[in-house]
Amino acid sequence: MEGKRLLLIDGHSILSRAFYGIPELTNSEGLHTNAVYGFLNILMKVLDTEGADYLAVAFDVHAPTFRHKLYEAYKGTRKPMPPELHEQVPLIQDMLRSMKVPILSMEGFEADDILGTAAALAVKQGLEVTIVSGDRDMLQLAAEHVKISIPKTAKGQTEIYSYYPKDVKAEWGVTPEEFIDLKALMGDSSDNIPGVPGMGPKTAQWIIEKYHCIEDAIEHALDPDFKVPRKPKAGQELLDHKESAVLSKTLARIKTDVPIEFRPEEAGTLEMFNEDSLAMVRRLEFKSFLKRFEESLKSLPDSRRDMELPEWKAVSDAYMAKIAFMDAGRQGCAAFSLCEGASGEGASGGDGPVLFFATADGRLYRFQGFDFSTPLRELSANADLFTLNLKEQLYGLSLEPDGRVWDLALAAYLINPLKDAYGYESLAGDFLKEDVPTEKELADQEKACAYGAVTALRCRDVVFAKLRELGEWELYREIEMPLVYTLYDMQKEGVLANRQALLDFGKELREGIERLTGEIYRECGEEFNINSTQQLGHILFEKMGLRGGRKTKTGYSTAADVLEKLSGEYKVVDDILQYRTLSKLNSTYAEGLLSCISEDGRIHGKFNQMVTATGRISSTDPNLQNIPVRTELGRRFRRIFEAKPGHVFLDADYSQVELRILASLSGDEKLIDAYRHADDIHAVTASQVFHVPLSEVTPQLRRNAKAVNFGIVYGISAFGLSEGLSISRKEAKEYIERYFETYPGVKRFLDEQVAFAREHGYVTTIFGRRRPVPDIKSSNFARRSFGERVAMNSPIQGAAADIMKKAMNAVNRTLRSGGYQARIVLQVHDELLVEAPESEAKDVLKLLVECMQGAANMNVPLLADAKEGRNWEEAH
DNA sequence: CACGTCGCG
DNA sequence: ACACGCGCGACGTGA
Repeated sequence: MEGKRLLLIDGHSILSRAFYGIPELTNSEGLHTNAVYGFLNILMKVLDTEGADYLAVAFDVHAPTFRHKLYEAYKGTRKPMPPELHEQVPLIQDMLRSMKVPILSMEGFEADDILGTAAALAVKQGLEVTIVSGDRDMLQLAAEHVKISIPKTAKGQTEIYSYYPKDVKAEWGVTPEEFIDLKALMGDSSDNIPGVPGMGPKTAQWIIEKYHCIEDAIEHALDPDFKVPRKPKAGQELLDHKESAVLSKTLARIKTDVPIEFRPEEAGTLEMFNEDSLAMVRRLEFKSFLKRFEESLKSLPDSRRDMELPEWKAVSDAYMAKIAFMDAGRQGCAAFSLCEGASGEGASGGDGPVLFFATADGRLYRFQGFDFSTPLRELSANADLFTLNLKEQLYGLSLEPDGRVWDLALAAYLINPLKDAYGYESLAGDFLKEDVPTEKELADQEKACAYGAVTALRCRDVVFAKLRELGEWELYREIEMPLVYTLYDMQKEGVLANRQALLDFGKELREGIERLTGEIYRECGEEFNINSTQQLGHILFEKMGLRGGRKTKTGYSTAADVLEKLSGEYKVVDDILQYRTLSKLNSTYAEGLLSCISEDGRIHGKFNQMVTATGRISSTDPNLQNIPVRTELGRRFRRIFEAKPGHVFLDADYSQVELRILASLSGDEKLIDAYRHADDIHAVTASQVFHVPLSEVTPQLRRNAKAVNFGIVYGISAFGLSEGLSISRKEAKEYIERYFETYPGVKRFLDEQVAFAREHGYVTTIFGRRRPVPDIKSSNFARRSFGERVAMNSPIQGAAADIMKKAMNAVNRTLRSGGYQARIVLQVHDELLVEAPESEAKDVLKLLVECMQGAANMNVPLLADAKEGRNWEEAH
């Protein structure tokens, strides 16, 4: 301990200083946090500037009043602590407790005395002490091994002034011991120290500098040379109040013998950064500390433990398993994990599917060889069942949306949608701060699965607490959890694809590709790989000398927009563009889709719920959300998707949801009005923005207005719009300005989103979905601009996703509970494709539109159009 | 595995 | 003077 440094903090004093030094600050719970923030700021600053091995904070037990010593104006008065400050006392104490910093306080003793005592104890053990206080009275404690640090905040910058005895002498002309006498003479009504009337700082200082203590001063009060400048009666006054003066000295002396227990060795600073304190910083929303806490936490060598995987008990008959299920029922919760591929062949030694089941009392079971699905479903009516990636497990377990089953990976996605994985490794690390071997390291599906069950069980509370804290509980329970079953139903249902038509189309495309390949080789005078942008760029721009600037890291850009500028001038360019089109269609769609058709003739793509930053669903294996539609040729792929015999497709899509959401959220009256009356919003926008009558809006004007509308939703920039419309930046800027003049509410709304993101680091949708926007604070212009566009776009795109998800749940629920055979087969962001028996078509079409339009209540009508057809193209 | 390109909303 | 439209996934190339 010898030579190490102990930091002692005067809790209330620093908290009040911080309160008055930092402007009002609240978190999203509405708690005032400025004093806590300032306190931490000062603490961190002191730790940074001098470092400390040990740390403790002293508080008065009762702090009913606040001593306004900080400002002369309040001097000597006692005012009740403002409620905004009062509510922060428990907050900072919680924060300190979470940081494992001892809080020293004792009934009947003031924080001053506790600090004095702790300092004395520490010095005796050979420690160096720093006392941080906003109170000058502390200066009497300055000593060889005791430094007094007083922070002063000016213009937002906190400067710390430090005093050893010599510094006290330099500033006050007295020793720390004499500082007591000084105070005794002056008195301090806020501390109930009477002092001597008429003694101000100057007089008191003069007396103490000359006589060093009150007792000697009294003795010499009548001496001829007791002549305080301009205070002829000072000596007499002192004599008249000598009892008071002596009493004051007793009162002014800070005690160093309070019976507190303080063991500096238990006040180490190493544990300050931990899971709890990080959670506190998150809750208080101290963005600037977040990084520091996170990084310090990460860098701590022993802050992460390895997760212990309990021995599991293998159970192979339903009767034995019943005990585990009953235990779980009594305990009210359990977690499960179905071994991947267990329902298929080959996995788990071929003895049927395996389920790991973890109970709240720490037991882990391995079920195999009997029907565990049924008892699990029964249990889900009476107990909360936790798991990760429920959708994948539904293939082997018959769970229903009305059961109490919770997917914690899905919850983790809502908590932070920017992560790239939500497996047990990620959850154990993020929420339990525990290390687990990765699935790869294990090379053992069963063990990985066991970790999944254990992780789900152990992190349930912290994940749910976080979800509630972030205000995403409703979103999770009402929309996302039910959607798991909806998406599972869609995946299982799949969509019928015409294999033969796909083969034929592919052949046709390949013939075109061959023809174009020959043409291109001939035009270029050599054979090369047209698919290679490098080779293509070399040939076009170097060998043939076409105009074209450098654009990419690896060489010339050969992107379509670059080539299109040369189109018409060079036949080879048009051939290349055509080649690209056919080649894309062939490899991605003709061949790509073909390889995805299952035995049943249907494509069972995946709809992923935990991928996008905004809340949209994504589609993979194959991606069914990017099937061509914009060109005639591409559209032929939509004919590949057919309704099965006796059925039809019903296709419904929202009409400009995002723009309608923008109108509703922004509350812009003119835009809302436009939607209430108009059917062609782009034309109306053109008319209003460009000040021409609706009847005179040209297709060109409408096109421009449409681009501006899109731009607004994406987070407008003059550059982006000018690119999109091939107009100058200046013109684009004018368009935007006119748009904002026309719809000022829209501008206000977008500005608000950016401001919110800047303050809080995230944005939300109306349904509470969160999108962190870390880039908004970047010092890099491009990143920051990106962050700003994200802040504008995400609440809109995210709300559209929320609404569609609600609609999907409603459609799926209605179809099933209504006994319909119709099923949702595809979702393409604002579009739903339903396959229905011909007999149900009429009803389902109606129900589809009703569910979609009724998914949200907005200030503008939510419109969905629906059509019927035998294939996707026809229905769309 | 990163990049460029291009399909969709 | 500079950066740039928002959100995805699949494919082919080339290191």
